Amino acid sequence: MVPEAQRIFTGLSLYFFPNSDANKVRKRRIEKAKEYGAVWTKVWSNNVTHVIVDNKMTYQEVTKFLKLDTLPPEIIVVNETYLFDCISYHNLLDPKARYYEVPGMPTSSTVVEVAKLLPSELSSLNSSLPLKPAKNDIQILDTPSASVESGDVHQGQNDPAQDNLLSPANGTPNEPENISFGYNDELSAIMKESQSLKHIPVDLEDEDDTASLANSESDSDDDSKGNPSTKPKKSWQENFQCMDKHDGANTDANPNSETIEILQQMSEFYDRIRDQWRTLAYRKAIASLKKQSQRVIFQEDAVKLPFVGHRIAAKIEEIALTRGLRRLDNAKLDPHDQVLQMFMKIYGVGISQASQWVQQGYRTLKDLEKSAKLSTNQKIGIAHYDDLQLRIPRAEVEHHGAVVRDALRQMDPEFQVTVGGSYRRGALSSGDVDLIITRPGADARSLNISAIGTLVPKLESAGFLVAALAKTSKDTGSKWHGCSKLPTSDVWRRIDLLLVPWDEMGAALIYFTGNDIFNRSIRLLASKKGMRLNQRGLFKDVMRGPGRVKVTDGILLEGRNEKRIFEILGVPWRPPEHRIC
DNA sequence: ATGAATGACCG
DNA sequence: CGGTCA
DNA sequence: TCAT
Repeated sequence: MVPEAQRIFTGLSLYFFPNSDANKVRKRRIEKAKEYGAVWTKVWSNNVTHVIVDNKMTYQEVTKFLKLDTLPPEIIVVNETYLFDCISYHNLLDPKARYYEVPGMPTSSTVVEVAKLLPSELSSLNSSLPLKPAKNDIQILDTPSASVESGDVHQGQNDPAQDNLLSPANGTPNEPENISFGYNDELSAIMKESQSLKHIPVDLEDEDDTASLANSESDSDDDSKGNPSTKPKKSWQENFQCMDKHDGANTDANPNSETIEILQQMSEFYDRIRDQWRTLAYRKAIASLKKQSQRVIFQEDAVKLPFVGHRIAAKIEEIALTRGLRRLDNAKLDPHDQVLQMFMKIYGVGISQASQWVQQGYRTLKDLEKSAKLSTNQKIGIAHYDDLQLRIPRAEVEHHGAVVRDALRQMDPEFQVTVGGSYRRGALSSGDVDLIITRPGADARSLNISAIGTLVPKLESAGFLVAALAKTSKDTGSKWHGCSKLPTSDVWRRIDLLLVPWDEMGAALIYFTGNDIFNRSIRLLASKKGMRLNQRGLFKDVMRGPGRVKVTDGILLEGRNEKRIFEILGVPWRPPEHRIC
């Protein structure tokens, strides 16, 4: 219970609709309201002062249920957002504000400016966390109540009382054994060997939880293969079938998408100011949050998620509670940060260079072109700045791959070209085209000769490759970065040619398929097991001398076969589409 | 208090 | 080698 | 910023 002085709901009698605490989220909401002094009225009566309507419900459903034509005018009807906002502003807000309107409500909507109620403490959010403006505000204004809350439909889902969001549906919370879900004994045994693995891999581990949760219910929106069988010994792919293929496409489906979006921006912000670890921390927290099927609002819930500590948990709560008012932030945004962001999107420009330019007074791309000292690549990056920001539709990625494949096959039909990167993870669009090139039996040198020596010049004269940004110098070098364009289009695309010796194909596929968080996780797992995974293979017995200097490369365990690498690591195979964190 | 992935390219 | 990128 |  909060201190008496803060009990802003004292004297209120709340009637919820639906008026039960069977739903977990609503239950939480009710508890919270009580903490702030409200009384929960379980039976409809004259005493009711407020009706709190679930976001998915309409006014008509309320009246129909209560068998009334309209509710008495003195009774305040608001949606569920109202309570949160009141709590966050330590004030009873104007219930007529449009954010709190219940669909179908007869009254004329009066837009009330809630701005003046913003307590000073909240403005600290703005200064400490520069966020991108506009974009979000629009979304939020449009859909004040759009958060997809799993209502009673999912009731069965997280039944085990009010305990934490992560506890497996079947087990005791905090049970260390959560690793053994649904995997065969061999794998379980390997996983168990090291308790410390419990927290490591963002995905390897948490998804086990998620998977088993989803497994014990039929969790709705899956599109593909098979139906949910609860048989634990079924192939482990079943465990993942409920996973989204998020990749920028359907983030709106997530009940926490608004929060995630903001956290994402914070992560990007820290990235910009070169705080690599905070950036990473945020990304891991986001990955965690993405896996929640329920809206996470309060700190105490958020902190239970892996990789969400008290600082981020507090921010999650703040974001969840104050959304819809963020339009007030618009004005303030460090203009330097804007420029920085623009410069950093130039190919060949990182935070360091961008900061220097800003420092030196450059403010536009034209400024740079006119008087800054630019590397060759930066010139290309600026000249084709707009093109290179564009996402590449999946079909076009495919097309670029096909051009290269055809050219190679003309040289030798044995060549294999795999489109990697986000494309391989199933993304509908990509930032660049990653092509993994190999040939049975080929080593680095022979690939280099044919690709760099023959293929590239050939494609250049064909007008397909239009710029070389980075090519490997050594004759065993394995990559070529540049730009390409289809004959049918004038848009330049970033393309990477990755030359992979036949024996390293498996490791390379993992590496070039990502995503990066997934790669980190799996590599970390490897190192915890005394192995080392890089783009060339999985090794054991890596010796390191003083100062972390590598003495031995270690003994190659596997490089050629992607699945084997997973196997040796004791990680259940997951197809590329499921390597998104 | 401390570590947090790794390798390659560029200049 | 440090900075940057993937 | 998180986890150890």
